Amino acid sequence: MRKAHHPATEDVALPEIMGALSDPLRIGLVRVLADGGERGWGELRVPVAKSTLSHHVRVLRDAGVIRTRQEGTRCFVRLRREDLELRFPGLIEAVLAAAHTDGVGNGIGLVPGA
Amino acid sequence: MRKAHHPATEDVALPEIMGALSDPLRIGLVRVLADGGERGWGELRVPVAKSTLSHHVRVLRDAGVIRTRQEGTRCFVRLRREDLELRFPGLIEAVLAAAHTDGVGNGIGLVPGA
DNA sequence: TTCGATGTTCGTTGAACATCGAACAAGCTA
DNA sequence: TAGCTTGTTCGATGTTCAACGAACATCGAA
Repeated sequence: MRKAHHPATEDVALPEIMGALSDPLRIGLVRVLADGGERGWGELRVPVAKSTLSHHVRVLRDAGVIRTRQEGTRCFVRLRREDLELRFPGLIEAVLAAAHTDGVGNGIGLVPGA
Repeated sequence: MRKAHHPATEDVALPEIMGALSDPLRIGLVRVLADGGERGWGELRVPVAKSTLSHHVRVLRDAGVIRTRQEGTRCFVRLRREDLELRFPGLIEAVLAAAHTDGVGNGIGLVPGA
């Protein structure tokens, strides 16, 4: 578990953000984190192998969409909402609204007892 | 020049839109069309081969971002702004604003005498 | 009808991506 | 220390994507 790299707010780039949000699974993850709360990696319920989830989390992190935090062996995830709002006003809100009305990422959620 | 397929407004999907707008060249094209006007294919000045431009135009069209119209051998392009606004309110505006402040797609423009 | 202009399509190539299982690293816990 | 838990990384596979030049199709003009 090497220390993860998070781009600075000013280094977040639009094409990368758009690319990161072009996958239904990743959109679903962002929706799960939309309330601003921090979630445990293990809480995330996703219909793919854990290595695949790790990959998607990394894509979102590298693009600057989410932030991950290590605590012991556990990993916590949260949406970089303020940063994104500063950088690209209205964008994340519009995407979340669109995803909601369209049901994109509905298959993604939290484990039952979370 | 087979007749091009344009998705109906209700069939436009968020991930496809996001994917279509994840490429700087395509973002640049959208910016060129942002004033709502119709532009001739040949007016577009893009630093790629025409076959590559054709590819990008097709990606945008298939995603529902732009509409193309045939007139003789010429092709005219315009942004489907109203449709997008109906489908995903605020999204295209936010992307255009972000692209503008970031200078994404600045290399794309119109031929000098257009 | 022949020629030129305008895009589209084809075939190819190298890069990027999504996915999986296996192996690994790091930190708790017994 | 030994073992368990939690994610990450690796290696492999198949798919998609951006890019190019060449060939093609279509229409207007000569």
